[in-house]
Amino acid sequence: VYRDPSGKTLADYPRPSVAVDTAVLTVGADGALTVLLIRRAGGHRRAEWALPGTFLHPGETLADAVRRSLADKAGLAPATTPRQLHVFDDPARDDRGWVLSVAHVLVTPARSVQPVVAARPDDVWLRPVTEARGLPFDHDRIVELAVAELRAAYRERPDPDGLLEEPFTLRRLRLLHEAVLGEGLHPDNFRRLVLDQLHDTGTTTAGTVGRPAALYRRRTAAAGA
Amino acid sequence: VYRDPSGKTLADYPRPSVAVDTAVLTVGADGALTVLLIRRAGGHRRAEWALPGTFLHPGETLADAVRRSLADKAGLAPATTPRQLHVFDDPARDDRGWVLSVAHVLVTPARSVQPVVAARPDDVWLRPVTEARGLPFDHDRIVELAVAELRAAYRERPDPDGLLEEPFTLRRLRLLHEAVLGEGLHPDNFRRLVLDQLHDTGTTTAGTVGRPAALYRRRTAAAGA
DNA sequence: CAAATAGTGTCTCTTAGACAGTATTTG
DNA sequence: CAAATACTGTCTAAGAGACACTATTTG
Repeated sequence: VYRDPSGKTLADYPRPSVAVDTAVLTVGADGALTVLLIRRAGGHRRAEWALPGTFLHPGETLADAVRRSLADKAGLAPATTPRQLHVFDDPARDDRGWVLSVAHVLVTPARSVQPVVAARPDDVWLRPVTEARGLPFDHDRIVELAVAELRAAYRERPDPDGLLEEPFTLRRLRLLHEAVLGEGLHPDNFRRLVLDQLHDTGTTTAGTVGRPAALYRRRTAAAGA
Repeated sequence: VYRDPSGKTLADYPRPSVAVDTAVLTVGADGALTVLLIRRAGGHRRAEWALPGTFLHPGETLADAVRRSLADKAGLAPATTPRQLHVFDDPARDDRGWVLSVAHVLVTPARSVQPVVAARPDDVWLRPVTEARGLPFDHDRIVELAVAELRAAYRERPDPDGLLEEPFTLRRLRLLHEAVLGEGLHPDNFRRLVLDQLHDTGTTTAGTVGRPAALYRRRTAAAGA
């Protein structure tokens, strides 16, 4: 049996509960950056809505716990991977006991969230991030961190989280980035900045008003002709 | 007593051990970016040296655990605050049991580390980060993350972690940044980039070869005249 | 004065940002 | 043709990077 310098074994150390809390972000058809909230189990408290979370189970990774919490609490089976944001470790942050929380962000297309909200309108709520305030625990802060993470990613690359269905026009891509960043972008400059990071399908839109637009896909790793 | 949707209380959940592991980074007088290693307690294993770490104690924050581990294992009492990097969560990553590790980076001046190494040369080792490979667990990866974090911070601001004793010349500041970034910087451009982020003391060096250099301090929050 | 270090002027190249134009569709 | 959308040319301002020069010290 392993013993540390003070002679203790692993079992001698009291252990915290470890939770995950996740800000699920998406961009609605109206161009608003929204976060998914769920009705809290203990509805007698003042704060009714919170980010989905759960306790980590044995043999499970944090990412698996995030996916399980979303499946259980919102019926959501996202295709994308959660990213870690921060560990909240104040020993007194949860009055139920000693609980560490690993905050995550998960970005997923509106089309994967909307059926879920339609199916459980009383338990699941999509709120614009600007209006999702006053959440319990550290959840306000988690939303802030999640939004900052998302914006940093979208400033780097075109639609890194695959929010847009392929193929897409530059116009749709730009409207998405405007929604994520919360600011307008010049169509001409935006085009030049992202064009060499996209794959031109050679096809165009048809039947719409205005000149047909070229259709693009995300750049896969060295996709040959 | 709180019960979750499946009727379980907090005590019904098995809990992982939570550890912290820390890459203590510093820049030596020779301009090498180094990481602090300690001799592992279980020296019968193949990997002899590792990053300092410990298990989180009840009522303690992660940052406190980091400081305690450095005090216990290296006699180090750093003035700076550790920053979180990543949670390593593979359930099988430690054969002693279920252990999560929260990786940290802590940046501290060489003058605070050198006496420690001199006092315990058999237990504490300062290694250039380029040579600190083959460490146990996820420690190689932690060093990588720590270096990336440090470099990102030093690309943003002049000496954000206070590695330099004040006041300092632009030359010393530039040599520090070159050591951290691992690349040469143009003296003239570097000067222009950082000058408005420094506070001019109005004093200069004396007694050195060459023209005396102005002495600067880090910019404190709105330090008036 | 030579060597060494500190600091300034300025040129070039790239990039972000802005504006004005041309191109191609629907109705 | 008007309206709408797609796309291009080009100007400007700011910044990164590079080079050459001037300034002030020691020995």
